[in-house]
Parts: sequence; structure tokens; C-alpha cells
Amino acid sequence: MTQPTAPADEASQEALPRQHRHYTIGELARMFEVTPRTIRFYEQEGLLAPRREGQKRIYREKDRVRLKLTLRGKRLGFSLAEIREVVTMYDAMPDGNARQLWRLLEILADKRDNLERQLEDIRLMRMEIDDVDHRAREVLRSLGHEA
Amino acid sequence: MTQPTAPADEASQEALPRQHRHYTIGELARMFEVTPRTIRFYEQEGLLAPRREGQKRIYREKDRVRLKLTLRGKRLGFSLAEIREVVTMYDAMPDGNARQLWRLLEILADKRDNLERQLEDIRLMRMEIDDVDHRAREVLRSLGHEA
DNA sequence: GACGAGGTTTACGTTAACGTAAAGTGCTTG
DNA sequence: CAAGCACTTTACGTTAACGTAAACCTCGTC
Repeated sequence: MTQPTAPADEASQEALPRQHRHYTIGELARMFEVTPRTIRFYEQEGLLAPRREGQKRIYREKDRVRLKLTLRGKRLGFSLAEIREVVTMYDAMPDGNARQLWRLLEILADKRDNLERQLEDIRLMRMEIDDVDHRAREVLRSLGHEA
Repeated sequence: MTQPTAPADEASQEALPRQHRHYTIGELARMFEVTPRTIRFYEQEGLLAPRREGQKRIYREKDRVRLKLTLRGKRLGFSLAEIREVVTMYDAMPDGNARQLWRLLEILADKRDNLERQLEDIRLMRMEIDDVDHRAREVLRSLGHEA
């Protein structure tokens, strides 16, 4: 796959009150099975904006969620630029002007179309995979192996 | 999007008996809204193997289907290498040895897992998009525009 | 026979999304 | 206090998937 091969995404955290916790870059990296480099890169691309404590980056709950959404977007084939567009507009929403908001709605509709298209693609590809699977098992059976 | 932005895929062909027709590279390119360069590149990567008529490439029905599947795979985030792996194994199936076939089943199971994961991602992202959409419309309403 | 529309090869260029290496900072632990 | 670990910045390297340009055939047609 080009996309990350879909790790747990939801880190199986201890049942700590997730609220108000903060994380180091290494913690987040392990949680989502990415490298710190990746996380820094996303910051550089304007997708994350952690606080600093001295020199070190401190990630809060909000940052964790953004990272989660970013990775999910990636798995669905969105580019970082697209993800940023939505995410930053979302943040600017409360005081956003009408033009911006309409633009946001436009983008969202677009993404939705895209998802629908992907659903159809998945449906079709599933059928084809099932088909190939069946044929392969047939051939195996004819070879005397139990499938 | 990183992926092709999902054109018609099924070219709205005339109701000609599709069987046994053949296409030039330009025709295929227009059908699927890609450039000839892309199609040649896929050939170079071992995904297509058109006949030659003199110097020119001649694509048959089978090639068209393979291109269609390739583009669908791409939209779902598969790399050309992955697509090739499945497609070539599929072609080698009838006389494939058992090892190869088991390997094929493995790959297929993997792809299926991937699709399931994507379905879930789509579900979640849909909800989030709907949520953002709602909020945006709220803000717009409070600004006195009709949404 | 010039020309334009399609096709061809060869080859270098480009972009996104990181990887990797080097060199430094700061804590805490034996 | 040295060692180790986790963090930092800077910067160059890498890969996939094409784009783009140049230079060349080969038709049908004006």
C-alpha cells in the first residue's frame, strides 16, 4: 500500500481520563505507529501546532485528534494539502466570513462525492477479489490440496 | 486528491458490441481521462502489454479492462506495484503452482482487510464531514444568510 | 509536397511525503 | 561526571508516478 497500512489508530490507551492529558512527540508516534519525523513534518505543513515547553513540543488532546484525523484522511488518499484546507477552515469557522464558509461547504460536498465514489470502487473491487479468490481455490482443489 | 479525481471510468461508449474492438492509445486515454504518457508508463511497469501494429500500440478488450482495474485500484490507494502483483498472478493462475496460488490468496485476504478498514474510515469521515457541515450552516444562518 | 493530427522513443524534470544522517541540548541514573 | 535516552534543528537523499520537451515516423488531405 501507498497509504499507511492501517494500524490501531485508536491507541489502546489506559482508561485514563483522556481529557487534559498531554503527550510528547515520541508518545504520539508510538500511539499511531508513525515516526517523530512524520509528526514534525505535519507541523511544518501547518497541520499541527503544538505548544512548546522550553524547546520541547507538547501535544494536547486537540493535537492528538488532529493527527488522528490527518492519518485517517491519508488512508483515504487525501493529500496533506487537502486535509490542511479543511482542518484550518474548520478552526477558523467561528469567526469565519461567509465567503470562507461557503467555500468550506463546497469542499465538504466534494469530499463527500469522493467518498461515495470510493464506496462504489470498494464494492466493485470486493466482487473482483472474491471472484479471483474463488478461481484460485478451484485450481487448488483440482491440484488435490484442500483449500 | 492524490488519487485521480474519479472520472467516469465506464466510458459512455456507444452501444457497440464491445467485444473484439480495439483501441488506440489516444482513444483509451480519452475514455479514462488520463494522458497517453500514463498508459505508456503503465505498460513500462508491466501492467499492460498491447499488441503492436507496425510501430503503433493496439489495445484490445482485455487491456481496456486491465486499465480500468488499475485506475480503480489507484483511486483506492494501491500502488502500481501492488496492482501488478495481483494482476499478473491472476493471469498466471491457470498453470500457477500451489505456492503461488496460496500467496495469491494471502494477498487477496490482505486487500480485503484493507478495504474493510477503508469502509470504516469512510464511515467515520462521513460523520465528521456532516458535523462540520452542520456547524458551518449554523454559523451562516446566524449571519443572516440562508443555507 | 507541405502540413497537421496522431503516433513513437529517449531522457531529463517535478512533486509529495517523508527517510536519514549529523550535531547539538537537557535530564537522570549508575 | 559520564553515559544514555529523548528530544531538537538543519539539510540533503529517496521513491513513486507521472509531466514535459525534443526529435522522429506516417498517414490522409488540401
